[in-house]
Amino acid sequence: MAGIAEAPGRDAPEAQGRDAPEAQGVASDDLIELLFFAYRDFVGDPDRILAEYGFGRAHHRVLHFVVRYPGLTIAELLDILRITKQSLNRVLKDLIEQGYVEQKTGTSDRRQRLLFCTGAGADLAADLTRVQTRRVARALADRAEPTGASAASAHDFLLAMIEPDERAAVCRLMARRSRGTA
Amino acid sequence: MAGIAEAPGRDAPEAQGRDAPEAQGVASDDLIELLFFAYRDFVGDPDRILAEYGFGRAHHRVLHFVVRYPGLTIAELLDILRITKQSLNRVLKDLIEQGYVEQKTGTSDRRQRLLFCTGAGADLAADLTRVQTRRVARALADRAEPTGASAASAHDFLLAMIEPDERAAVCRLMARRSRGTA
DNA sequence: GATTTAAGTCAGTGTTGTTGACATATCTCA
DNA sequence: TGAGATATGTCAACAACACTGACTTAAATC
Repeated sequence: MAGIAEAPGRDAPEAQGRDAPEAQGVASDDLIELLFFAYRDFVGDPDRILAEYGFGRAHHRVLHFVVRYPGLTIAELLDILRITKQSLNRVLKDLIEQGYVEQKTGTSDRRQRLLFCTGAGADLAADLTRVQTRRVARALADRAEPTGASAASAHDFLLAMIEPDERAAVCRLMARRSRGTA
Repeated sequence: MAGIAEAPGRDAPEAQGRDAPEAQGVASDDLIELLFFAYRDFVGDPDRILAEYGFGRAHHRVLHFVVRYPGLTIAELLDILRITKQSLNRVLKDLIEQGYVEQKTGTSDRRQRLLFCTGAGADLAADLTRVQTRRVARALADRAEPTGASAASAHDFLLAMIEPDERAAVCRLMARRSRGTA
């Protein structure tokens, strides 16, 4: 039973004969739905912590990217989050005023405001990351394959789900973490 | 290069020596972020179609589940979406008034309102599903493994990401599609 | 010095979520 | 049959988070 009770479809492919859009065991249809449920629970974890601070998901997203990519500019953050300047400013102002994020004037270009987390910001971000990491790690461990293979597989799938034109930008961003802050 | 330009981490595991929280090639950290990007683009597709109808994501979610699980009750839908009755009623009212969804009084329990899509609702839902299915199918095809294996792998990962207590309910729901409407 | 760019700000609006209270119809069970 | 539980619908008020469009300031570029 694939490790999980009542796993549908793949364990009983003959049962979907009615109007199955695909001849495979797992239809893309089902993945759409599972992605909804997975994301629903995935964002649910940090929500509880955020509520204690009077913050919402928008604050979380900003904090997440600032702590992971110190020195991020406003323009970069806008491009990542795909929201308007107005929406970003609203939550960013909260985070700055309450001492979780700080801005420094850019050195090479003094028009830029480089974003950094304070100690408190890093602590909060770590709390939030912890619960999400726990869920992901457990999901990987719950599988039959070795955890490394599961992770690689999930990585490739999620990356491939990103708009092709955007993948390079995402990879470039994520590559920053292996190198310096530049 | 794993089929995708500039894939980070796994192809250069030695580069993450700094403060790597895990010794593996792909960190749970990165999956958190990829899930954000993947979901961002995943919901972006239908948004463009929905805008033409004056609908939003909330309408999409309702339509999706009603077309997939005809005869769904209000209580079931509330449990799936995890929103309040008020939030659901607002969008459901739009969909009913504009002829995309209809209600029928339950037969065994006349208090229940069973939800069904009209022809127009099914057509719209099909349009929305099409763009999302395309993205998922492409993501699966972009991988090195056979598509069936990729799909099974993605299925297991997403299912495992769901809150353990909820998995049985999700599986029970999804199993309806293989059987009758009951 | 003119133009462009990065960022900040204002006013107004829309969607989607929340709470809490209350009404109605129907079912269940004693 | 009557009491209570359940399924749904509805009201008013509110909050989070997104949008648009216009405008300002400071700094870079040419």
